[in-house]
Amino acid sequence: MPSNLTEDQIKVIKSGIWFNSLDAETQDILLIEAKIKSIESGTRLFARGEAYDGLYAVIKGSVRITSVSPSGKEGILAIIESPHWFGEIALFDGLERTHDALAELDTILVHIPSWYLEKVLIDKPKLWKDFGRLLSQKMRVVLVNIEESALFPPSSRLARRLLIMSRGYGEHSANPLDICIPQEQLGMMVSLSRQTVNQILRQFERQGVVRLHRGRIEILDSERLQKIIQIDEENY
Amino acid sequence: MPSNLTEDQIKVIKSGIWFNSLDAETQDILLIEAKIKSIESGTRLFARGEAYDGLYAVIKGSVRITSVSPSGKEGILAIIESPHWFGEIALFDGLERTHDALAELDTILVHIPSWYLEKVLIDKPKLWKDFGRLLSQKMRVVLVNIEESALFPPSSRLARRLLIMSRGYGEHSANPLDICIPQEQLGMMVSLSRQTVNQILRQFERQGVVRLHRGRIEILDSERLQKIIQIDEENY
DNA sequence: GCTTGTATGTCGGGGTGCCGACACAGCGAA
DNA sequence: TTCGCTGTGTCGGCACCCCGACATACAAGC
Repeated sequence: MPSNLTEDQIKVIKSGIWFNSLDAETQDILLIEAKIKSIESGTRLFARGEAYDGLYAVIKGSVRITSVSPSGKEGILAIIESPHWFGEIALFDGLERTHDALAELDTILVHIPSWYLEKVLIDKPKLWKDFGRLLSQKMRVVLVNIEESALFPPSSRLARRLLIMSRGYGEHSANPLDICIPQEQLGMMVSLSRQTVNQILRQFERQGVVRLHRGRIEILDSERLQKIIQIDEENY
Repeated sequence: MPSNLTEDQIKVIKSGIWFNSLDAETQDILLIEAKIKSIESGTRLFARGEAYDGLYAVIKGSVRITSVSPSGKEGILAIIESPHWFGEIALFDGLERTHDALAELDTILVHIPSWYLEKVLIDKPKLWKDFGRLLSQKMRVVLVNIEESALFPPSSRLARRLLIMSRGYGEHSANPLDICIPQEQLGMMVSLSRQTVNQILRQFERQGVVRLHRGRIEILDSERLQKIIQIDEENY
C-alpha cells in the first residue's frame, strides 16, 4: 500500500464509520495521494471564501469550524475530531469554502487534494454516492441544529449539545463522559453568552447530572440529563 | 418522449437551473417514470420519520417544509416553489424524512419514485454527482441560515429573508417584488413572534423600502433594504 | 515562591423579544 | 347585509438573556 501515512494513522482513518464503509480497494486508492498536514494550535487551515482544495480528515487534535460576523461575533458550527472528515461541501459544486477552519490544538490532518479526487471519481463514479452519504450525514446534523435553536429553550439546547459531544458525534464506541471545552465555546455553539451557559450548567450540577471543572465538563448521569431535556421542551 | 407530464409541465421542470444542467438524455430518462401528484391546500405530503419514497419537484403551488416541537411550536425551514426539487437528503442514505412537507396552496408535484431512481443510478452512477450538487446547494442555503440566526439581529434576519424570497431563491428571472405570505409565517422562518415581525416591518415601511398589505409584502427598494441590513449588522 | 494568563462563579442593570389582549380591517360565505 | 375567519396594528407587562464588572481559582513559566 503506497502511502505517506504511518500504520497508526491509517488505522485511525479506518476507524471512522464512513471511511470503513468503503470497499478496501477504494480505501487504498483514496489514500495513495493523501498527505499528512500538521498544524499548530490556533493556525487557520482555510478561511471562508477560499478556493476548494480537497478533503480533510482529523487524525489527532481537533478543528473548529467557525464563522465571524462583520461586527466580530464568532459562531462555532462544529468541532471536528478524530476520525472525521470535513470540507466535502465544495466537492460537488467546486465553490468556495463556507467557513473558517481553525486548529484547536496541535493537530494532524490527512489531506486528499482535489485534483486527485477528481481523477479517482472519473474512474469510480459510484464513489460520488459515498461522498454524498458523507454530505447527507452532515446535512442531517445541521438540520437538527437548526431545529433545536429555533424550537427549544436555551437549557435544552445546551443539554442536547452536551449529550452529542459526550457521544463523540456517534463514532467513538467508548463513552468518554468528559467534554473538554471551555464554557465560552459551548456558548458560541448554542448562541448563548458565557454567563448564561455557566448559570445553566451550575443548575445541572446542582441536580447532580454533571460536574464542572476547569475547561472540562464531566457527565455523571446522561439518562437523567435526557429526562431534564424532555421536561424542559414540553413546558416551553 | 414517453411521459405522464404535459408539455407545459415539462417546460416548467426544465426551467429549473438544476434540472436544466443535466444532459438532455438524462432529463428524459428521469421523467419516464415521473408521476404527477396533485394535492389540496393544507394536505400533508409526508411527515418526519416516514420512509423515503423518492424525489419531488413543485410544478405549481408551494410546499412548506416544517418541523414541530413537542410543545407544539412550529418552525418553517423553507418554502419550496415552482421549479424546485426537494426530498433529496434521504436519497443518499435511505433514512427517514427529516421534516414534514405540507401543501401551502393547491399544489401540483412531480414525483420520481425511489425504486426508479435507484435503477437509473445503477446505469448512470455519474448522476450521483448531480444529485450531490443539488444537496450541496441546499446545504449552503441551510448554513447561511444557521449563521444568520446565530450572528445577526432580528431586523437583519428578517430583511435578509425578504430579499431571498423576493429573488425567488435565485431561479425566477423576473423580480416579483411581491412576497405573498402572512407575517406570522415569516416569523416562523426567522424565529420571531408575529408581533415583533410586524414591528420591524412597519419600521421598514416608515423608511419607505416596503409596503405592507394583507398577506403580502411589497418590496419597494431592495437596494436600500440591503444597506439597512449592513448598517444593522455592523452595530450589533 | 511569584507572576501572568485564562477559565470560572456571581451580581446588578438594561434592553428587548415574547405573550396576552384587544380593536380593526379585508374577504368569503350564508 | 351580516356573520365569521383570518390577518394586521398596537399596547403594557414580564421574563430572560446579554453585558459589564469584579472576585476567585487553576495552570504554566520564570
